[in-house]
Amino acid sequence: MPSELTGRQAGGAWQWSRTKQTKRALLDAARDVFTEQGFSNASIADVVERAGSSVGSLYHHFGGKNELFLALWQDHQQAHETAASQAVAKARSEEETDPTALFCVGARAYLEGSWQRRDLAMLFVSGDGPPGFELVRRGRVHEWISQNDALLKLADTSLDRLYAAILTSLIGEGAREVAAARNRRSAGQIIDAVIEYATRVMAGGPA
Amino acid sequence: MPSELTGRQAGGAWQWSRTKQTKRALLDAARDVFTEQGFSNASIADVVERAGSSVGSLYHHFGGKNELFLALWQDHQQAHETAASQAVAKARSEEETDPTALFCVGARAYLEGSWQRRDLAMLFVSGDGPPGFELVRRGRVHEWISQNDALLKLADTSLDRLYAAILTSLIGEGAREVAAARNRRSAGQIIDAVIEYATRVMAGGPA
DNA sequence: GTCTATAGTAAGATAGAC
DNA sequence: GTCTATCTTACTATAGAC
Repeated sequence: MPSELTGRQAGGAWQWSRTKQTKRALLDAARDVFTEQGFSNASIADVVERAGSSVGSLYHHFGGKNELFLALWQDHQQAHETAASQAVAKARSEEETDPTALFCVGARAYLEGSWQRRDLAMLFVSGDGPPGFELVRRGRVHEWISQNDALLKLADTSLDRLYAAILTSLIGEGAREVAAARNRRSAGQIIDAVIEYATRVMAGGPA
Repeated sequence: MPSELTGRQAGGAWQWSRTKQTKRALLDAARDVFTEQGFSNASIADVVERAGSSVGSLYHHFGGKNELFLALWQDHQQAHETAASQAVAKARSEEETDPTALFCVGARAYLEGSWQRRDLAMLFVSGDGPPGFELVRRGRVHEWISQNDALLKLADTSLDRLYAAILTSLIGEGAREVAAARNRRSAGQIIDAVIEYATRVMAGGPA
C-alpha cells in the first residue's frame, strides 16, 4: 500500500500537514540547537538530527543555514512586534493619547516579550548570527523605535538619528538584561527600571 | 656574507628591531584588512600578503587569527583607556571633585578616541569578531564604566547591574555614532549630546 | 517532499628547510 | 625568526534515488 507509506490521501490533506510538520520540526530543532550552541558553532547536521529530518529537506524548505536562522528570527520578531502593537492599540482604545506614554506601553510589551522567549532573545542579541545579521537586526529595531508616535517628529539630522539610536540601544540593552533575569519578579523590576531610564532620556527631547 | 643576508650584527640590535618591525607590519596589515573586510571575511593569507610577511611568522608571533585580532583590540583598548584616565587625572588636578562631572570627562575622552581611530572603533563594535569576543569586549567596557567614581557605590543587585549596563550601552552606542559621523564638527555635536543623555540618566541615580 | 551519500571548498594550522 | 608547501578538518551545498 504505497498510499500509506507515503502518507498520502485523496484530498492531499495529510501531505499538506506533513509538509508543515517538517518545517515546524526544523524550526523547533533550530531553536533548540541555535540557542544552545549559538549560530556559528551549530551545524546543519545537528539541526536535522534533532528534527528527525534530513539535510535535503532543510535545503528544500529554507535554502540553507543562514536562511533558517533568519526564518527563526522573523517569527520571533513578528511575535514581538505584534505584542507591542496590540498593547499600544489597547492603550489608545482606553483614551491614552500622550505619545511618550504610548511609547512606554509599547516598550513594556516588547520587554515582556523578551522575558517570555528569553532563549531566543538572548540568541539574537548575542552577536552570533549569519554575516550581516547584526546590521539587519539593528535596522529592524531601529525602524520599529523610529516609527513610534513619540518620535515621529524627528528630522533626518545626525543628532535626531542619535536620539533614536540611544533609545534603541537603551531598550535593546534592557531586553538583554530582562532575558538574563533570574526570575519573573526580577524581570519585572528590570522592566520598570528600563522604562524609567527611557523616560529620563526622553524628558528633554533630542539634545 | 651570511651576516648581511640575515640582517644580523654583533650587538643583535638589528635582529631585535627586525622582530619588532615584523610584528608591527602584521598588526598594521591586520588593521587594514580587518577594518576593510571584517573579521570572518578576512583570511590570514590576506593579512600576511599585505604585511609582506608570511603565515609562519604570523603564527610565531601571535598564535593565530583570533589572537591577532585580540592583540589589535588590546592596543586600541589601551589607547582608549589611557586617554580617559589622563583626562580624569587632569580634571582632578584642576580641583574637579564631583563624581558625575569626572565621569563625563572620562566619557568625553573615550568618545573623542572613537572619532580618532574610527576605523578600529567601527570594527570592534560591528559584532564580527572571534567566537566569544563580544562577551570579552562587553565585559571590558562594562568593567571600565563600573570602576568609575560616580558609580563606585553600586551594589551587586540586578538593578544596579542594569544601571551600569544601561550607561555602558549608552556610551557604546554613542561611540558607534561618533565613529560613523561625517566630519569632526558633527562628531563633536554627537559627543555633546551623548554626554547630555548620560547626565539625564544619571540625574536620578539607580532606579 | 524526503532522504543518503558525496562532492566541493575554503581556510586555519603545522612541519620542517633555511 | 622567517618562509613555503602541505595537511587536515569541517562544513555547506548538491545530485539523484525513492
